[in-house]
Amino acid sequence: MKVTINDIAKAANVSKSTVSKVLNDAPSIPDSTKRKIREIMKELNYIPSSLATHLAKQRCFNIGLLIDLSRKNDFLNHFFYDIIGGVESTIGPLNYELTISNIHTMGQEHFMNRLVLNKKVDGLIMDNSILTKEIAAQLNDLSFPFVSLGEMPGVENIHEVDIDSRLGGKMLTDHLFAQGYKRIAFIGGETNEPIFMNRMTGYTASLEEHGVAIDQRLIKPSYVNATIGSQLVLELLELEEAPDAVVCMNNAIAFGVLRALRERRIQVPKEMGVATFDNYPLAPYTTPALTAMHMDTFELGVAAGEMLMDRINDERRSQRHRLIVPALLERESTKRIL
Amino acid sequence: MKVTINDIAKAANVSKSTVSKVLNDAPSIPDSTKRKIREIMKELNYIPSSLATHLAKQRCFNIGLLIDLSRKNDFLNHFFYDIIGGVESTIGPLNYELTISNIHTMGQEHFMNRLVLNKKVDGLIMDNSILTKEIAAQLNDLSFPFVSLGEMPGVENIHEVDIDSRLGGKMLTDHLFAQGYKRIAFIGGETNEPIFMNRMTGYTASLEEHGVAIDQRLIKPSYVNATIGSQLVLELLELEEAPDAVVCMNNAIAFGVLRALRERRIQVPKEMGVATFDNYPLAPYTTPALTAMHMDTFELGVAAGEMLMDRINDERRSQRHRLIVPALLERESTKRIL
DNA sequence: ACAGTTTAGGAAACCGGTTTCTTAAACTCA
DNA sequence: TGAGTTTAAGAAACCGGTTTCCTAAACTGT
Repeated sequence: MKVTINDIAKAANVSKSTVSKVLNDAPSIPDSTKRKIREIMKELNYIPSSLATHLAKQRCFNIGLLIDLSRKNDFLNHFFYDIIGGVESTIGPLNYELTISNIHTMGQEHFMNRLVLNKKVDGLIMDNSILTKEIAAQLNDLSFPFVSLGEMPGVENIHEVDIDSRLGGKMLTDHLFAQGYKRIAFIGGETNEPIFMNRMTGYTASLEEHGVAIDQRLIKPSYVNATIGSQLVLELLELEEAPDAVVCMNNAIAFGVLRALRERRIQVPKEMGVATFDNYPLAPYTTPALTAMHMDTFELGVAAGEMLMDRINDERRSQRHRLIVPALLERESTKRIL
Repeated sequence: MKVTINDIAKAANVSKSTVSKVLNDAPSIPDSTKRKIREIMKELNYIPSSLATHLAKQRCFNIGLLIDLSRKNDFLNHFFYDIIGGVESTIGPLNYELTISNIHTMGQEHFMNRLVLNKKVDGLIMDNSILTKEIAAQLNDLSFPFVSLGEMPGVENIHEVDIDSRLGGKMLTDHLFAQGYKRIAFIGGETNEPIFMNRMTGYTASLEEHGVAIDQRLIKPSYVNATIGSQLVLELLELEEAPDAVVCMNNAIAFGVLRALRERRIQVPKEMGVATFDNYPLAPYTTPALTAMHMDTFELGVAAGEMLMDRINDERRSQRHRLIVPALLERESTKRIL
């Protein structure tokens, strides 16, 4: 049968309190006793039941990651998977498990009951597309630890991690200027999404810094996929003053851009520079290989995990905001200078 | 303070047994009583503690997905994320949560203690790259429910789901023959991986069925990435009897192949047909768009989740093997016939 | 009206740990 | 050596549900 703490207590001729204290490495138990009891645990193949521990400690050593698994854009799968990996890599070694929940199957209202109030997780990492001001307030009222994936502008009293999109936009555009491009466009992204606004703000900041006026005709927000990327770059080529470089909102857009330019026999990077946000696994394998701003989603997951664990263990000391610095991966598609 | 079952019992003037029976919708409680007690629960905002339920029921309503999150090949992220989505979509509605564990942080030996023996999950879905004969035997000894993601040939007494790779290989090759290609090569995949062997077996089965002798020079196993894809297709072009079509082990290989062919000015699909396993989100956006055998990893996750839940609920009745049928997505890269 | 059967609901043990409080024994030091 | 302190470990309550067994009341049918 299953070995319980009582069996160990009997075998060791001590009380279960003592055994429990050994399990928790309590200082009041001398090393000699600890050794002896641990010996017996090993002999009897004792494994404490986490079910019982959870109830007694009122903690389940699970942290939840609440995302929208049913998104239509599978292009993002890659990045969410990286986030999962990042979170797991920080909490796993601390003996916490990672519970993935889908806001879609939960329903906006029920996740509160199912995950938070009945204690199925000790803390929550939530995508900012799900988190609202109201939910944040509720969680704070319960002093339930949570971290937002992505900034929540205008929401008070929140722990959040993000990748510095603004900085990314700035660096990417700066890089194009450094390569000698003069007239730089920005393609893709939906205006209601903060991530677009931030990336775009970085782009405009760079233009300003280089004394270039912002030309709205060069900014082409849109839903993001390759077909649209192709279409939008063709529209840009129609302008009387066509751009000589484009910043793409993501790799799907960039693929479309490269394809359209190839069909038009416009040489990249010579006649047109192409730079993109995100570094999809295929980005190095396009022709020419795409210069990409690597938004490290694995590190984002790591940061979220760390922040949440800090918050769970010591609310006061924990950091509240953290921005991951993106990295420029310079490849062929912007190599105008040789 | 937190409302417990005792508070409800007191408020309703019944015993906690009765309240518990209401929670579990026991038939011995008349509807009138149920209604009355549920009313009170609602008023007091009672949410049962899952921590307590878990201990009492000896079940945690968590199922584990054990994979290798630290794989080096990020090309696979996409598919693993889909599997996660598939599993979640079946178990979520049944009020089970999904715990993702990384075999890498667990260690091969410790996952047994940490996940199985101490009851952190009620069942396990494991990638077949992790599962061994020995582990399967151990789990079976404990009669612990588990399902293998991917077939485990030669292992007795196992529940397994897979995508029919052999059938996929057959269908893809048949399709190329149907389009009028005569000499078909197979590029990529490592010979020690069952998935390669199965896909390749489907390919050879098609050749045989079409009365075409198998030419080992046309089978190019290898590590899979775009660079290698380019390289291998160029090697094939060197043959005195070069192939007129290639089956690619995955999209990365196919990208490399398309790139090399473009550089060599070999027209696809006219001079060379290109078909690939897997349907990466960018596959429709290559030039020409890639014909792909869609190996539906979301459905694989669904199947695994269903099988595991069946096994947890009724060991005897549950199915033991299930193969997902792949789907051909016919696009430009094999469209020789107009 | 009475024996036999349902029905509704309660008492208490249980799941397997943790924690608080207490105490006897051992240890300190003047 | 004796009062004061520290140390080691146990008893019992606790975490919050579930389950088994039992009983009193109500309901059958003759």
